Amino acid sequence: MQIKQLAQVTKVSAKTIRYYEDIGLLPEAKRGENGYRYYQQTDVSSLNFIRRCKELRMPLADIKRLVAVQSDSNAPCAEVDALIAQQLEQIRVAQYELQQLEKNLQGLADSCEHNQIKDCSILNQLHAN
Amino acid sequence: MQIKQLAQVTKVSAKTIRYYEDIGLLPEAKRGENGYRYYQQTDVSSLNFIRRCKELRMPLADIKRLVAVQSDSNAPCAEVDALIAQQLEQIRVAQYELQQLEKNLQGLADSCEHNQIKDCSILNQLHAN
DNA sequence: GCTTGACCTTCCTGTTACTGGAACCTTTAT
DNA sequence: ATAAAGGTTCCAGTAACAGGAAGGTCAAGC
Repeated sequence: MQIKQLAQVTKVSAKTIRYYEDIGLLPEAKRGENGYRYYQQTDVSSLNFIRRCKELRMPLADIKRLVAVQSDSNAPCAEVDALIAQQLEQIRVAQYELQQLEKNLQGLADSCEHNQIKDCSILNQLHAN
Repeated sequence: MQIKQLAQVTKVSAKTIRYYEDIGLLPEAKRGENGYRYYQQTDVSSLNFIRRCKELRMPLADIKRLVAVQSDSNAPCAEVDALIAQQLEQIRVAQYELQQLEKNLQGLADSCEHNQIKDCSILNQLHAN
């Protein structure tokens, strides 16, 4: 199949597919005589794997590691494990930060009495020392 | 005061201060004959305001709006209000996403039995259809 | 008077994960 | 023959800076 069809099947844009090839996340595609890229079923699988990792908010660099790691099927899966754990930790930190943030923003929003700028309680608090 | 001192007082790097000036978030600083930027107390206040907005994860473009809005002290504070509400909404959406994400990642992490790559349950799930 | 070190300046590059667009080639249908 | 719809490469832009090069300035010490 050509790149557009792969894009439709995997719901990853053709631009992005080329980009993944550029950065070495996908192997170089086979080319026809016209220079067009041609893909097979394995490419669909690769892209689905990448898409699933992305849903977990993994950076492409980490996904690249996950792909690389799979070349040696007898290696221990410690690195996979570590990447997931690291990701989980980051998510938890982010969650905590967002909680605090929500409180602060809610406080500001609640204080608003829809005045004019010069009396705006939100701006006053943002200017406070 | 010179830029380094402003940086120390506000805990915003000199690089970042110049950048804010570049993009028009800070007004152009007064220059000495040597070309150096010189700052006053009002600049400290401006940067503190910006820093506080940033702690609320506001994009610089929004902060720029907040700064601009304050030039007319008799205007209603509706836009301020709206920006905060919008920010709050985004934070809540992000929180929800992170919750789902945490569940997924935790599920993956729990399933790991520290095998070899070929039996890795994490990878298996990421490859699943 | 000269040097050294700590400032300052501007400008360029790189970061992340793409997207948009230009300029140009190929294939297919009318 | 031509037009539409695909393909290709390459360049620029996004957000919010950080790092570094190349060079000017200023105060202190010898």
